[in-house]
Parts: sequence; C-alpha cells; structure tokens
Amino acid sequence: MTVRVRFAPSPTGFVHIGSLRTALYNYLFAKKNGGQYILRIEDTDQTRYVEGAIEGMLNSMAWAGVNHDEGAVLEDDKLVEKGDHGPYIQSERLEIYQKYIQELLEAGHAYYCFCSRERLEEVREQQKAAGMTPKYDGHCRQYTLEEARTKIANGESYVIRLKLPENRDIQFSDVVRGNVTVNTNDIDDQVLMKSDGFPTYHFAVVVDDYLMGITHVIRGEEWLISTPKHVYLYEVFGWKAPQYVHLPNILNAERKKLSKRQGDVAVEDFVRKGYLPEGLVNYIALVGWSPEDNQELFSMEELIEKFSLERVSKSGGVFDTDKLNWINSHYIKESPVERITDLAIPHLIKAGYVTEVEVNEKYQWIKDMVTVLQDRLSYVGEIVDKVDIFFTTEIKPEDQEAEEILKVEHLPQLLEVFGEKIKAIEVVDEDVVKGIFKEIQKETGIKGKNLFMPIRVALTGAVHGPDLPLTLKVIGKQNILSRIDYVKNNLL
RNA sequence: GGCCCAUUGGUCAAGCGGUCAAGACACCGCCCUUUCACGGCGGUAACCCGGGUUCGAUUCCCGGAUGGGUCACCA
Repeated sequence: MTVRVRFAPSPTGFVHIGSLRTALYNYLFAKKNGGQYILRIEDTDQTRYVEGAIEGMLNSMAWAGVNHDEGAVLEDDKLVEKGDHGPYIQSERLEIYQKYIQELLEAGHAYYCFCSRERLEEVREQQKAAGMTPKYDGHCRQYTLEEARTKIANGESYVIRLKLPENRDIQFSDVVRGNVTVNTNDIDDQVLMKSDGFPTYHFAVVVDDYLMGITHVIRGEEWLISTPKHVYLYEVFGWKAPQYVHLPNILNAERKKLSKRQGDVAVEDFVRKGYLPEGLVNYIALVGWSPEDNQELFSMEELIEKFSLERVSKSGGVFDTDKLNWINSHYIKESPVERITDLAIPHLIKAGYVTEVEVNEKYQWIKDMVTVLQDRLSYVGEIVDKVDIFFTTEIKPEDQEAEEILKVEHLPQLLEVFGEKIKAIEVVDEDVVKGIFKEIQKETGIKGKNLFMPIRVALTGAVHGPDLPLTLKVIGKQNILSRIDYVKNNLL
C-alpha cells in the first residue's frame, strides 16, 4: 500500500508556523515512504473565505520547499489542479458530499434537523446553567425521513446531523498518543451538512480522505477530540479508517498556543524578516520531533531520510526564536554573498540607506558591506540594524564605554598619524589598513586594544562592530578622512 | 465545569527498570584573534508531588497537582 497523506488548509489567511510544520511532517513522511503528498483546500466556510488566501498559502509552501504531488497549484499565477483524485478544492465537490449524505440519511445514520440557532442557543444556555456540558438535545431525532422531507418541501431550513448511538465507546489508535477512547455520550450529534448546502469539516474530511485514498491523517492535536466522530463515520460507511497522527501544539513563551497578535506566526512574517527557507524548515522540524542521533542541522533531503512518526513527541513545544536564529545564521554563513546581498537590498532600500536607482551602480559596494556583516546576521533583515556605521557622517559615541575610549590621551596623535597614512594611499583595502596598523605600532608603540578600539570608536562611534580593516575598506578613503576631521573638530 | 491528552535543566529534547540522566539553543568562563565577531574548549542548570509494583523506578500502575486541547451550521 503506498502512503498517501494530505495537508488541508482552509483559505482564511496566511500559513501559520504550526501549519507549516504539519505540512512539513506530511511531506517528509510521504517522501520517506515513496508516497504522495496532497494539498487539499478546505473552503467549506463561505463566511471566512479570504480573497487571495489560496495563492498566498501556495506561495508560502513553495518558498519553504514543501511541494505537493497532487492538489491545487499555481501555474503562471493561475490556480489549477494537478492529480487524478480531484477536485482538490472542497467547494467544487459539493455533489459528492450530497451523494454520501443521502446514503447516510437512508441508512438512518444521519437525520435532518430544523432547530433554529435561537433554540440551539437557548438549550445550550439552559444546560450550562444546570451545570451540564452543552450538547444538542436530539430534538429533531423524532422526525421520520418522510416527515422531514415534507418539512423541507414546505421550505423549512435545515441542517443534517450525525446520529450517534448512545453510550458506546469509540476507540482508535493514534500513532503518537496510543489508544484513545471516547464515549458517544460525551459527543455531540455533529452537524454534517450546513443549511447553505456545504458540508462541515467533519463530514468533508472523511469523504475526501476516503475518496483520495489517504492512508495517514497527520494533523494538529486540536483534532484529536473530534476524531471519534470521524472514526464512527468510517465505520457506518464501511470504510477502513486511516492511521491517525496528532501532532502536539507549538506554544509561545507563555506556553499558550502560538497565535497571531503576539508576534510572528505566519510564514510570510519570517520571509519578510529575511529568514532563509532552509533555516525555518530545519528549525520547525525540530519542534515536536527529534532524530535518533544528535544531529541538529538538516537539509530537506536529510530530514526525509531521518524522519519518522514514531519519534514525534507527545507534548507541546515552545517556539524558541533564539534557536531559530542560531540555525538560520548557520545557513546565512553558508550562503554565497550574492544570495544574501540580493536578499538584503530590499531591506536597505526600505530603511532608506540606498535608493532603488542607486542599487545597480553601488552593487559591488553593497556586496562588500554584506561580506563584512554576513557572519553576524541571524536573519537578513537584521542588517539594517548594523549598517549605520557605513553611512554615518557625524560620529556619535553610542554609549558611555565609547565615550571613555574617546577620552584616551593618545587619540589625537593616533588620529593624526592614521589620517596622514590614509591620505597617502590610493585605495583603502584590508591589506593596506593592516599594513598601516603595523606601521603605527612600530612608530608609536601603540598596539592591540589601544590601537584598534580608539580608531574604531572614533570612526564608527561603536565599541562593537565587524572586523576593523574590512569595515574601513567599506567606509572608504574619503569618508575616513572626513570622519577624522569631524571627530577632531567636534569630539576632542 | 465535563471529556480527551500531556508533564526530564530557562527552551528544544535523548532516555523506553539498574546511566556519574545525552546533546543543542540561551547564559557564564577560558582559548584563538594586534580590534569585533566567527570558531574551539569548558561550566552552571532537570526527572511535578504522593502512593503502589519491583531486589531496584525518570522509566510500569493508581491518585493528586499543573499545563494544554475540546465542548459552533469554524476549520
């Protein structure tokens, strides 16, 4: 039996970081087992549909390199479907659901319900007031199919509910949780078909997973509790249920479910900040799964090779930006400068350091700047916090420590000598600066920290920063000289 | 609140009856570096609490506590 798995987002916005991980695990599991990974769009809630959401999600998945074998894909910016188990968009499968819901109705496993939302609300309130768990009271179970159809013919609005047997334990085995048992008395007669003719998730997911030949359902743990309803549906249809795999949640620092409004949770947020796809994917793979050995850094190929559902953890994991940064910085260091430069340019433009028209002629210079900074970035966008030293004209000591350094008594002499030597050369590059430092050391006896730090602070205002010779190369001869003048005139 | 699930350092986590309880991030220290980083080496730091079972429990069982999930015509 070939493995077939699916990722089934609903197009209500962006791809949540937790969804990315769910998709990734599905993808890894499929690839590992030579199976297929399908992307199905679950757009059964007409009220929550967001324009352009599908396209955005598809782009995020493509960015991350989690590519599906079947499902909705973007071709020349147009949404098309690939694969022979389609349609893969639920709103295009309405007739299919109709057929199966009729089957259920005829067999007595589902019934029409005419209760108004008001009545439902009322019942719930009463139950709550009585200290009971809110649950549909089965009011419409009394109607025969025939009676119900008469009411429908009279124009009454209805939904279709699952008719659950009383007091029956439904058990299923979850790959990560083991055996889970829930009694039907604790489950609602779930609405299967809504009054607008669309199926609910619970119905569509079962019909589609069956029809699409899904063998393993790998999804977030928020679905664990409703799985018995799905298992029951498989049973009454006489279908074989898939293997269930419920993934633990990804939590924030407060150990709450990671959600919007408390920072970055959308894949696009990380793209925007300048995280690399291999960094994000590598990190996210490690929240909720661990390899047999101690490996931390993985390419997608290695993840596929090492991944197994048996090693998925049971409990939720906190999203740790520090570790993400560490992993991401690894991939930034590994990348060709050109790649980081190209990613950095939009950030520099946005921050106002360069204009779009300047970019071409300044490309080499920008590349030099990126070369100097590349090893120090956690994510590319961070570069805008570090480039000020290359653009500033008026040196300002960044803190008290910097101010102290500017007060050292040999600074005026040092700047004088250094300025003269810079003046004397054509082009400032790394080796030239190193040579100059050597000469100064020989001529004045100033060396080490006493040599580098005063120059660094005088020319950049900062105590910390990238390698000085490289930094000076990027600053350039003219700017070095004018900064020296500025410091002499204003800060000494 | 009912039901379901979980609980190893600050965080991710290994462990699957006998270990001085791995490793990584973060933090601290040292080394490398004529500066700053990178890097290398080292350090601090954990089995939620009770009962059982067992010669022996972090590991198995039962309670409790804590945390999470879920109780929609949302997914």
